[in-house]
Amino acid sequence: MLKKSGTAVNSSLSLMTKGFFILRAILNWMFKHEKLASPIDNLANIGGNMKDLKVMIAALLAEHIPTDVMTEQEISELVEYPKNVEMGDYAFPCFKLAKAYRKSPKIIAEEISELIKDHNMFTEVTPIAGFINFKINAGALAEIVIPTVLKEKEHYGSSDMGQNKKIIVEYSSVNIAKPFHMGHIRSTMIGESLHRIYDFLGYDTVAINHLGDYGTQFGKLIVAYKKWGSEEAIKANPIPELLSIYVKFHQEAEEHPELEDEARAWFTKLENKDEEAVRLWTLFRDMSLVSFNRVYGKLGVTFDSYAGESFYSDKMPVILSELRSKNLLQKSEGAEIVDLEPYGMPPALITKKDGSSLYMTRDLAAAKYRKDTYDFDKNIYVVGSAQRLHFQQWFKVVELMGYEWAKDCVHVDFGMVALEEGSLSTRKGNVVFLEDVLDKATEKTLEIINEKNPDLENKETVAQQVGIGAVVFQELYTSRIKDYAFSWSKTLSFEGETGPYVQYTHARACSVLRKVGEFDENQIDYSVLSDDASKEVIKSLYKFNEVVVLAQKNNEPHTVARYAVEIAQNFNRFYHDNAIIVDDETTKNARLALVKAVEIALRNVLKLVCLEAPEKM
RNA sequence: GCAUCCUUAGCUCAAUUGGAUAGAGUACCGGACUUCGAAUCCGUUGGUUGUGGGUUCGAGUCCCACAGGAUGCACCA
Repeated sequence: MLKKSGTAVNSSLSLMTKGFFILRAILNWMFKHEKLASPIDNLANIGGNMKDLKVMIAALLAEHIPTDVMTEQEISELVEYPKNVEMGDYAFPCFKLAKAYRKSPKIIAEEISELIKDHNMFTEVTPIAGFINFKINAGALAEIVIPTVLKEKEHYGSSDMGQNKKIIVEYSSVNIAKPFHMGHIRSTMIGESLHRIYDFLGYDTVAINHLGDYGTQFGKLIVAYKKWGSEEAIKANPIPELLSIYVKFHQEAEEHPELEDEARAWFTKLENKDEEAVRLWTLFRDMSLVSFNRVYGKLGVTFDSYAGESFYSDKMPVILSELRSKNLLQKSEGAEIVDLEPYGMPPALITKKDGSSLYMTRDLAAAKYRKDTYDFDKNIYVVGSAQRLHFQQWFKVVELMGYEWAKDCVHVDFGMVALEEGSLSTRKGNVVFLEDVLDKATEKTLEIINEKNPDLENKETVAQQVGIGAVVFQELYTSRIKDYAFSWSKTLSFEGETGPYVQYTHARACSVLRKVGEFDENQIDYSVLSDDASKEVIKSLYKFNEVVVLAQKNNEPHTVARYAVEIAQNFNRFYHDNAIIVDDETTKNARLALVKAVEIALRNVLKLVCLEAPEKM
């Protein structure tokens, strides 16, 4: 018999694989002992795990495909969703079987379909051009999915796959005393969303804001403050005031270069824990954090730690001596480097000529500290793609230091945000402040509410939830890696594939449920839900966990954001095609159950992309 | 110069990680509110997936070359 040669056994997914085999074993046992009336009842016992239908189809196919031709897991990995719904809900391509069977995929598909077509799990099993297409029984699927959603509520879609695994996510990492601008939204929101996704999957997460709170610029700030600043002004308006004295410093320093020396001296004092220097630095840091936290509050972003550059300032000598004792450092042009030429990379610069440390040294010290402190399973950095080489370099240095956890460090990179007029840069004054964007979006939302729903209570709160939701959702709706140009008109649009669209759909579902009040969730005839529109909604709901796991695997929140729109679109179509509040109790209750399940799923999915789910808007 | 990433409908973006006829939104045009929320829904139009090769049953996806754009490459972070 033919064996697949050179197929690597996937060892990294041992947990998932184990789960797979356990599940498989249970299924086999149950089938053999006829404990179950149908495979679908079997699913109901398993709960809301999205992978199960694929697994079941694979199990069914495996009964007719010898293991030495293709293992059940290989089959399972090939099961997919057809491009076109008309063809079916699941599909299996038979092309890889052709060699072993010495038959055309078309004929294989036909033969296998014939063997399994009477299965009560499907309404149709059709061979088309080498694919076996499965149409699932919508009512039966609803009977599994909807009660699961109603029962699991805010946990629906979650899992415990990350149990006892520690994940560090570093994101946002803004600079003290500098404006929080539109360019910072990416790291901040991608990071926060990943934070929530990992949490939802049962991981133990630590969210770190690696503040830019150290360096010679603080010497400059101290000098500027002593000459032109005041505590009152800074407390009243921290960032603009700090920025303005910082800018003034640079202007004055052009004519009076001695200011630079003064600044260096003050930074040295700061490093030596001079009382006044530390007091001022603390003031700048605390005041900056007050205004940053206002923005984080609006965005719903939270951190477990703000340990930034200053925190690691005393942890670098240890790393340096470790690099030295491991013979990794070389002198080069007066500086100290780690040679990475064998790995096709430019040298990693570790110390300057004057012996002081650099960015790279800090990241090394921070990573080591985090491993020692948290013993992470994965250490994620949500930082722009401009720093790709930097991360590759120091990950390699960690590896050369002999730490096996180098492989657990991940750079989650993303493209640049530009303005339509050019790049976003504080120095050029080419800045859009993030908070201005959030406020403007809120303002516009309030106008829309006043127009559409003037009697709404808590208008301001809702306007903030929806307006900011629009900005955040837009940010998370596309894949990370691409650059994009910030555009007011796009940011302030609330129709189509937007956050407000999803929120509106949620509010609409709430509205129906509010109108009806209580209904009996336990006596429901799910066969009512076998029309096409209902079926698509149920299928979307069923996918929840699979989508979240995919997002986690790729560290791509946009997978979840797009899923939110998918549920909303399917629900709106259902809503339009079907009257929900009808006289016939059976129909009404079944549809209400669906509405309630959608409401729960939308609330959960919105939370993962950091959006609120207002009940009215 | 070297390296990495990006290029899909007029515009903004997807595409189950190599599967079937490449999909949405937006814009344009045309329909649907005395009835559960019209921030909604339905329909029409829109494509040589930057170009040229290769790999294979099968390529937007993998490989090579080229073009355009972005980013990085020694003392900033």
